[in-house]
Amino acid sequence: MPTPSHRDDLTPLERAFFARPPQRVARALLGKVLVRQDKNEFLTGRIVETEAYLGKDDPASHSAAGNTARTAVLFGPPGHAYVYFIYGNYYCLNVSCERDGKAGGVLFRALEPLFGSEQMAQKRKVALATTRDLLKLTSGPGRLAQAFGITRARDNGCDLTSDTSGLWIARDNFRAGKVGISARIGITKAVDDPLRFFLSGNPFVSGPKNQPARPKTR
DNA sequence: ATATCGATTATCT
DNA sequence: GATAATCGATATG
Repeated sequence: MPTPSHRDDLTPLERAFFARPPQRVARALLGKVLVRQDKNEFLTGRIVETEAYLGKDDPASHSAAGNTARTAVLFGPPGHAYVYFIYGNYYCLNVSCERDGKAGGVLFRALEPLFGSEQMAQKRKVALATTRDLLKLTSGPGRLAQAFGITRARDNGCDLTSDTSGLWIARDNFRAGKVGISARIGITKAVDDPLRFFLSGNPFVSGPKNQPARPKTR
């Protein structure tokens, strides 16, 4: 298995990074790196789009339904993976925020592939004929989970601050540029809250274009 | 026990 | 731009 030379730079973020309100974590995660490593694969991607889901008071959040078997990770300690299954087809990856007992999370909406795009394409079952095809790998929450082999059975509850978990979040020398903010995508409650964050102009951000601050005028 | 619906995506027109 | 696909969690009876 090939291993990139920058492997040693991908030290996991500390847990304190996630022990904050989701809005702040979502913003701070832009430009960080998601890493998947196990015996047979090494994949990395730059985080370019996130959404914050607040605690029980956020009607769009899964934690609004309370602490259930499904949402327990959101109420647990920060820095852990909350993976849920959606629309009968896809998984989505979140990281828990706040301190133990208070719900909150950040949804990973899009990555820019850094290493392992061939393996991502295999998992996604798409051909990499042109550079445009790279956009199909990790632009969208369901897509990036598929590209990284993320499932609920495998990854829900795993510690994203430990490189022994096989999935973690790291910092490198990259500096985020201009950050765009908009309403969250695909929800039907609290639709106007500006809780989506993305690197302005980055082509891997999901959506038709980069969503405007106001999704629709009326 | 059954019905509804979703933090999506691919594939049409 | 619109819609089908697909199934687990949740709500309702």
